[in-house]
Amino acid sequence: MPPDSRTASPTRPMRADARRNYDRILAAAAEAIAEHGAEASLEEIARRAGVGSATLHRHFPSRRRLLEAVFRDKVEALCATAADLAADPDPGHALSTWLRAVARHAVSNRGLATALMQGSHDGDPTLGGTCHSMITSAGADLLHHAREANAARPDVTITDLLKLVNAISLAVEQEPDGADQADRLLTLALTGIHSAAEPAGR
Amino acid sequence: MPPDSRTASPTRPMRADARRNYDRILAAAAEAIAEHGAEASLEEIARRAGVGSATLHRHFPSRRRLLEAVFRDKVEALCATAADLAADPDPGHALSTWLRAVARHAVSNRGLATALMQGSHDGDPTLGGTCHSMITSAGADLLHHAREANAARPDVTITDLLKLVNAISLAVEQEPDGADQADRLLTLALTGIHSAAEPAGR
DNA sequence: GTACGATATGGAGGGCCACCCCGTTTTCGC
DNA sequence: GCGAAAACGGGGTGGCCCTCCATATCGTAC
Repeated sequence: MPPDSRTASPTRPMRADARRNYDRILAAAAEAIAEHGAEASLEEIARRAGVGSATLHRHFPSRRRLLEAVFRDKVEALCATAADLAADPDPGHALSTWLRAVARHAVSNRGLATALMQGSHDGDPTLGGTCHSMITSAGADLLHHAREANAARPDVTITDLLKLVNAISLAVEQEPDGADQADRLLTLALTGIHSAAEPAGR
Repeated sequence: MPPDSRTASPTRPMRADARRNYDRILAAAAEAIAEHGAEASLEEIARRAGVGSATLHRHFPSRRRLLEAVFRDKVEALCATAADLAADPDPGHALSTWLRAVARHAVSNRGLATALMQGSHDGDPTLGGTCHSMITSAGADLLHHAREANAARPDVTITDLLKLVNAISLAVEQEPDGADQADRLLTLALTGIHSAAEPAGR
């Protein structure tokens, strides 16, 4: 969330020092999360950023908000990819390509899967532009097209699919060959146990 | 791990007080984990058991060991189920039935999925009878039969399948309708996105 | 350029936790 | 019973998350 120009309310722009600290914290958080995952110590992030822990908590009242901010641009990129793929003549292929892209991002950015998973079901109902909701609506479109083309069974929801992708990503996040494993598991999940060797995705 | 009669080494039997405390801790842990999941506070477990926290740490040097002990019997039950199903005339059906059973247990016993996931890849290489290895070898047999009957693609491993099941279970563990969701997601994963409505599992 | 109100800061402290040290208590073989 | 060996647990250390509030900094109006 770009700290100035908030949703609708005409908040006055941030003071220069606040802005500076905000950015420093974000950078430090990105580093720390890359190293230690979504559970990285908030105190250490504050330490790295050279600010007091209170400052961190003022800018990001919950770990969730921090994750959201850290991964906002990655999520936007994924949404853009979805928009591109929406024009693909093979909607089934587009959908599975996109899900694969989500998985790839999630395993190479520790913490992303966690950020994508966290719906707004826990307090704090004032979140409209969460990673979760952004990615969900981006994917809903692709699924919609796939369904029309009979490339996805009608009872499956985008929430199901993303839950699957994120669950897989989380599970392999700390394995050394995470990317490979995620890809193989996702393939498995998309095409089923039985099909022999066919790339059934297209 | 039944605290006396350890693997091969002729450890002398536990002292009565140690045994008593061991059992109390196990009972308290089962309660606490059921309430708060795999991350339940060890101090609170000790408190509930009426022992000092040092005693807990002496009996269970890591959270992992505690989880293993708490869920040992559930895991054994799942292994027994696998053994029964190995005789099923339809090995593909047997495999998917078993995986479903694993998922069902995992969602109704908070923390089980976590216990099943933890391989021995983190230090402590002295673990032969972990939940992870027990369940893996139980499932390997089922998968083997399924493969021979051409009911599973040859490139999928039991590790893949269990990772999938546990990832799903973990992901839905805190949702209110976890059992339903796990089942729907597992079905999805086993049969693939595309198949229309057929119960492709058999 | 200065003064002043609004805004932002961070050190200190509280509550919780995992884990360990070591003096004390309990058990068990004799 | 007795004494050595085994087990115990209070309390300490250090980490974590989060909040309070006295202080420092910023932006602006003059």
